[in-house]
Amino acid sequence: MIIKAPIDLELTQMSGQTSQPPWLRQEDSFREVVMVGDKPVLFDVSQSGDYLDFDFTGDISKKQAISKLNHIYDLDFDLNKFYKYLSNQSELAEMSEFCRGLRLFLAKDEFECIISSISSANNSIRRWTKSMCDMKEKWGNKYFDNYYTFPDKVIIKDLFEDEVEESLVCGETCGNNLKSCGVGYRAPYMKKASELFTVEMDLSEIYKMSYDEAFETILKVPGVGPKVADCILLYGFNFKEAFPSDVWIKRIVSHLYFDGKDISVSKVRDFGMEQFGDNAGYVQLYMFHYARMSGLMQKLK
DNA sequence: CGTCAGGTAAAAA
DNA sequence: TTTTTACCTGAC
Repeated sequence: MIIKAPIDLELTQMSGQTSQPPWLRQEDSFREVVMVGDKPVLFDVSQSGDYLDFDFTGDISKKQAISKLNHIYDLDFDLNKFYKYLSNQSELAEMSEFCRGLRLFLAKDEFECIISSISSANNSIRRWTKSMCDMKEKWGNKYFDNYYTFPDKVIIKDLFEDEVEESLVCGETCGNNLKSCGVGYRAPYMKKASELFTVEMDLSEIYKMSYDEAFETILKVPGVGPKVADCILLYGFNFKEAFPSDVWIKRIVSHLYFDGKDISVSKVRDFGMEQFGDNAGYVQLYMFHYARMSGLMQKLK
């Protein structure tokens, strides 16, 4: 089945958005198990021309499948309108050329996005994605032969933190601890965050909040600072007014708008949200990949 | 072996 | 409120 919305699937999958690790690459498609309601569904998505082509296996209707993919790949977002917006500003005009078809890769599971985002802090894309895959294989549910969901919060909150704790209780170690997934000092953050969502914070409430309210709320989660909070709200909850600002976005914004002058990350965030409004999330996404692909990033290093 | 990576938390200025 | 500092880990 084809969904007629332009997208570059490869680029979107591999763009390092912290909603989730990339789906499993097949010969010319990407596969993943996704929970739709309480039903596990295996999606196989590929690219057909400019459009998204997909199949699915699972006990849901075609309409439900389309709706889920529409959400995950943000297919209702009007890219051409966004490109017009970019082309009207000299600082941004070139960007669509370098990442045409790049879309938001939204969370299939908000909780997974939160843990992924915590894991991404002060980390490389390769390493945090591997950590998430390890966690899925160790503690997630297995479906369709070899596909794993992300483990539930009630499982993560009670995991051993490291080998020492594991051997203390078990008398031996068999990799049944968080640090064995390479998450380092983020392990206690993940446990505390899972505990928080289990006992007091209801994630579905976030959707009902204003951006500022949601930001202040999610900022209370252990291991979540301003950058990670913005990632969670953008990639996990589809708040497109978020402008996640890290050291790279700072360098790019500083280069494009402040004549190379060093601006604090927090001021870059304020600037981005003010300047780009509802397009802030997409502008951030395009800025980062434009810098990556145009060679600007090498230059700014 | 030292440095660095798409920051955060805690301490200090 | 705005700056420092330590920090798991794996790649270079």
